[in-house]
Amino acid sequence: AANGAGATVAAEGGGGGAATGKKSINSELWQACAGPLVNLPPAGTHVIYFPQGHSEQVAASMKKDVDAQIPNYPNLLPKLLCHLHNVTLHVQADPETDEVYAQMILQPVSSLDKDALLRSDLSLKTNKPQPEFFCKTLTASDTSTHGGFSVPRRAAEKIFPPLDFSMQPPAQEIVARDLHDNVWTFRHIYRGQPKRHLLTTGWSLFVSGKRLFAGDSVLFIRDEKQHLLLGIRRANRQPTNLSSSVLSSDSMHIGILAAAAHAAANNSPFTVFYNPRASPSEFVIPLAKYYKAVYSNQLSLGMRFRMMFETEESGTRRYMGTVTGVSDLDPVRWKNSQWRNLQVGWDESTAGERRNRVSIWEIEPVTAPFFICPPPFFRSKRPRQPGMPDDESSDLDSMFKRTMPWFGDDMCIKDPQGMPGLSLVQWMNMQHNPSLTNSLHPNYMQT
Amino acid sequence: AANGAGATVAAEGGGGGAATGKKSINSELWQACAGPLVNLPPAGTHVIYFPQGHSEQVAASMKKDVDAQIPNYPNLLPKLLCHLHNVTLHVQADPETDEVYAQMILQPVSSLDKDALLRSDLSLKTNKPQPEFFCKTLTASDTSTHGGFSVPRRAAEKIFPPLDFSMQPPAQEIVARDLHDNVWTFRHIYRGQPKRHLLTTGWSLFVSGKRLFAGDSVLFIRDEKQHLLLGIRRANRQPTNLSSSVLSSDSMHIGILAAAAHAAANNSPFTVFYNPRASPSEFVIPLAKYYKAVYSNQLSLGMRFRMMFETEESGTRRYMGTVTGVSDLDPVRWKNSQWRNLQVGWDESTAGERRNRVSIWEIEPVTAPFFICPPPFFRSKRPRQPGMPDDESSDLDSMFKRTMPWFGDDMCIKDPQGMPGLSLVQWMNMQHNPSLTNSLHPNYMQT
DNA sequence: ATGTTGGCTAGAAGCCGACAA
DNA sequence: TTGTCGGCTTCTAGCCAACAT
Repeated sequence: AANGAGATVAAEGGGGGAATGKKSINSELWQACAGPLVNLPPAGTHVIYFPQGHSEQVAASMKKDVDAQIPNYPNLLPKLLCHLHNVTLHVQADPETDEVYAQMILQPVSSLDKDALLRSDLSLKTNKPQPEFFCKTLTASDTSTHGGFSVPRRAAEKIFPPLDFSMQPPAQEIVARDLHDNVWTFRHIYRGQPKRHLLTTGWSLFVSGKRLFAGDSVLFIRDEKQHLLLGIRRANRQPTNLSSSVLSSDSMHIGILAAAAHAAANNSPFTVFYNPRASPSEFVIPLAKYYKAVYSNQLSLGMRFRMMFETEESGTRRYMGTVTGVSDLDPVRWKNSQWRNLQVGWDESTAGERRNRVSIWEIEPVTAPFFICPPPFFRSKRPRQPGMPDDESSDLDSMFKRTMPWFGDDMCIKDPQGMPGLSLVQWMNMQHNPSLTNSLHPNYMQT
Repeated sequence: AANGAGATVAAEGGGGGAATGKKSINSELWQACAGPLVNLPPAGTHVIYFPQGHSEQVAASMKKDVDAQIPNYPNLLPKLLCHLHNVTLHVQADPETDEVYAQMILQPVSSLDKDALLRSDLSLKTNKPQPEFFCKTLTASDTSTHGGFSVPRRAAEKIFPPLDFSMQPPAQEIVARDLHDNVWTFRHIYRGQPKRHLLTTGWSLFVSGKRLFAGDSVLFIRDEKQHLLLGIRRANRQPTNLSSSVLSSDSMHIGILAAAAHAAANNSPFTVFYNPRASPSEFVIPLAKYYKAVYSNQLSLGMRFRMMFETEESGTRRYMGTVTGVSDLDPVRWKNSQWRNLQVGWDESTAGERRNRVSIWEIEPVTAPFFICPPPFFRSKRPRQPGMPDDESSDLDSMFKRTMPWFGDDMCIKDPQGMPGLSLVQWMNMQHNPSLTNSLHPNYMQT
């Protein structure tokens, strides 16, 4: 299989994140529908792929736990270092769901170059300008056939074109496109006592066309050309996912594992789908994000941390928690996986629905001792021979192992020859000195 | 893994075919929705499973051809002899499709006993009494909001309760259940000039609830308790199958192959779904049907045959054709598979949409030389040793190979010890002497 | 025998401000 | 500020026979 060097897909330095598919999905609208926490790694960068997390997504979308019937894939590591060839954004054609998802083409790689890390690191820093948008959860009145849609005042003033208040009552036509590029038109009127913004004519067509119910959300955004876009986010109803009639749940899980194992064995590309609203967690993690978390967060029982969650109105807020344990989620099948290996408790009593297991890259330590354990990124090592002392194990390595004994040697970098490691100095410079980062930037963008 | 001997699921001698699932799907209604050609093997019998055909079903339901990226599974034979543990009938919960499908639990077996064949053979003979039913393709008027449903005269008289013609106009309430056990009520009236049967009140709820369009079909059947059941059969629209957002097509195909390979290696059970309306062909074939076709049909180029097809109105008719070639559909990945290895031409010029490749068990030879090549069912053979002559190869075997050289030795019976073959006499008796068959019947039903 | 159409009517969809939280 | 409701209007859904094929 081809060794992926010189892929044609370049990293998008700071743009919308991912390339768009044939149908040219609007990436801002896709992102808005996916939610504020979703952050796709850009094409051209390196990522860590967790088959275990992928499996969990399938289990969640089928409302069925992973069964014991799945064979072990002893040659499939719990995490794969991959080059992310391509990312395309999609939306279900079925109006029943209108669910957003992303297709990623991953290729396992056995070696890393310095640029890969830098590129991945830079991709984390892109703080894309959030387009103007609002999101409202629909009420019973909004979805009933009795009337229209009550637009929150601030939302109407921020997003919709200004009304001509000389009219009595002030009204205009609103035109917006959805992810399928369908055009929806609404009558926007400002009336009533007290005055309020309403969408009337056209609204019910949208509600019935998208099959919206009270509790679902609708969102409007205004793109840079002042065009209006609208999307929907359904409430967490039961996973209506009916794919069960095509493939058995067992075959699906086997398919995921076998596809990854085959790709890893041949360094050949494979395709995964990521469903941001259905998946419990992201399972394709930017390389730099992973490394920073694993090598920088000093982990200990009782450690305090914060973690981001999505709010009702599509905002974000942080909850505080404490690490209560570190253990493999599945010690039999996925030994030494870091996938959700932290057991945690939450400060607030309303935390019932929050997960009690998270992965280390999902959390932010509260007292961030960022450089306590410097990252030995590329420990150049030869294949260990049993009984032979590893003459290249460094002080960093041993310190690392004392600190995080649960992190094994099973990282998926198989072929370190000719890959000079980043020095600690370089790493720290990269973190502290944006100018250096920037000066490195043009180098790899040109290659 | 357990060796499946003594499965608890008994063969249903002649009944509705398959056991029903938890939701207790009505098997007559399921069968009517599936179509007249679908004939599920009963649980407890033995079958031949074709992974290649299974793969084709997935490709058809995703409207995507099998890709070249799928790895070879050199240890997976193109056909697996399996014990069919269980068959359950299902229907998509999603009202968007209401598609029927069957779940089968298969367990590869490496040996056969005599009863297995007898049981499978008997299951072929069950000519279930077709319940009274009618099926109509909906017209534009039937599905418009402007009116009701025009019931064909013969259908109304055959299926619906008789009207009281003393009323002016004669009318009654029709109550029918669908596969989800939902109750639908319609006003049935006989009026107009000229008089005709119509379903009025309640009909539009059904059309919009099932999202029916002109071209889709609706069918009514009356079960033995005189209850009315109704089902739908959608026109062959584009496969709206949206499972693509869960698993990539590649992963699905790999999942099928890996699941089958794993099950075959361990003689462990695995689950497949069969979608009668979406699948191009059945890929789980009753053992006896397979054997009869393979060992009894003398195959030659230019051979004339007939084959059953479904008509517009859910009937069957036969088309005539000629065998124009015999070759592997996929010589690389599925060598010596008998899956659709016959290239055929059709007599009628309207045959454009009929498949140009079929499998031998799908056709009936026109001049049936039924016993030209008697079936050497269980050639007891030891594992061949290279260079050693096979001292047990029979005359039947060599004749068989001369007749059908394309049929290799790769049949999936691995472990023939202690399996005395059925003699030719036994086989012929079984075919010609129903009383013997019946006298054998109680024997294995008790075991 | 049955698909489509125009006419008619009953009832739902949908616009409005009142009112309340 | 915004969710729900009663009042009123508009329009579509839906029943009918005529007519066509």
